[in-house]
Amino acid sequence: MDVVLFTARDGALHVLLVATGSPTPRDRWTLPSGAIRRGESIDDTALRIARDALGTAPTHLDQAGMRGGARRTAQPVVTVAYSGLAPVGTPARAGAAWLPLSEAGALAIRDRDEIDRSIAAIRARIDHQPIAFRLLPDVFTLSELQAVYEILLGRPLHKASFRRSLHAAAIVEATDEWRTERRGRPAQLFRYAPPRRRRHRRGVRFDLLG
Amino acid sequence: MDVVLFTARDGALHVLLVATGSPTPRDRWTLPSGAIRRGESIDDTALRIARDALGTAPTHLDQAGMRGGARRTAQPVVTVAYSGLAPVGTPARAGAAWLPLSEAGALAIRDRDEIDRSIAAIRARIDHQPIAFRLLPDVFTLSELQAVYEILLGRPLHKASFRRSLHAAAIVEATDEWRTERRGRPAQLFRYAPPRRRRHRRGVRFDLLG
DNA sequence: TGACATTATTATCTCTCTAATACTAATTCG
DNA sequence: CGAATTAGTATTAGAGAGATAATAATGTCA
Repeated sequence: MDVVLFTARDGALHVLLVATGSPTPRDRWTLPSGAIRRGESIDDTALRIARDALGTAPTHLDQAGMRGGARRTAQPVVTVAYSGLAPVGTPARAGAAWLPLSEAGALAIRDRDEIDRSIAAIRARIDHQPIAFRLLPDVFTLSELQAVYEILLGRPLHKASFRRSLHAAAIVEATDEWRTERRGRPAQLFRYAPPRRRRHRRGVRFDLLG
Repeated sequence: MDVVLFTARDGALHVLLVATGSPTPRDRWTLPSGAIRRGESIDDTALRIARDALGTAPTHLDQAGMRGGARRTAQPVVTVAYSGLAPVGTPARAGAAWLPLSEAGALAIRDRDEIDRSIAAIRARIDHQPIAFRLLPDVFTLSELQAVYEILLGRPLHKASFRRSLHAAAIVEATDEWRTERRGRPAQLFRYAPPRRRRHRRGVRFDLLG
């Protein structure tokens, strides 16, 4: 089992890798992985591997896909991949490191494929699960939230439209705190408020096919 | 490995089951399943099981999830689930049968869970993959297409809006054939035309969260 | 201190998209 | 022929999205 953990840093997605001590450069850093132990569900296994590599529990963890079979000589083996998230600012445990996705070319092909598939799985779920909020601490500013969405989607978003639809869906609740960064007006802090009921009346989106 | 195959019939989704000959009623019909053979990828295995149960190849086949582990005494065993689609009117092979989802309560709990997860996986992909077209024959009327979408989504759709966005996305091409059912005006037949490029400019959908 | 840069937040307008309603078109049934 | 039935289109009012700009609150620096 492999676990692909993402976080957001410096305006880009990063993935967690662990050092192996292997002499070949391409295998020096790999995705956290491990085998299923007795008495453990596969969800348990993924959580254990993620905890070991991260030092703390991820804020999101989900199946991303599986590969396997096709070995002519030995018993077929399947590998399941989980993908997870850690909030902005989560440090990597000693022996692990956050690698920006732009530098994933230095990894083994197997790991790169796994990462690509995990990103695709996360992007596919971004509208249906609170992915972006799992990449943020408990309270956050709306600019931070928008930045995370822009990282995940890989495209800029319109600020006014972003906030309008955010408030229309009533998916964040304001706290009475403000945070001031280096410059500019302080931003109000918000908290994720899971929606009570969702409107379902909407047409079909054919433009996403293909 | 289990394979969950769906088709549309009589205005409802149906799932393919195979007879086992078991004396217990709850196990008399189960999902098609089998083991991974040597030299076979897991995609190959799923396709083989689907073919054996259906008599023909499904028009769609994809990973749906994985369960397993949690056995204290023996080696952990994992079960891989695939979900697939067959066009309207596809007959079941001898020894297999299409069961409407409303009657899935008669199945084993394990199979019911598998089916529920497969439906969720299909509904999650309906906007991103041409699921509905895989449930139809090569040519179809727009009313048939809309009926399939309504079955998949479980809610009625607005006819004019459905056709407007369909034509705006240029995702179907008209043939020069018409088909007349029992009553009413004949309907023009259409064919699925995979989209060339998709526009991506759109805001974020917060109303789907939860 | 005061002008200016920087960031946050809101307002207004326009354009597009959506859905409700109603309409026209073509066929079968009696 | 006329009613019923199914296919497809037109019109229109409302909601949503993006551009632009206005307002607000802070830090920076001369």
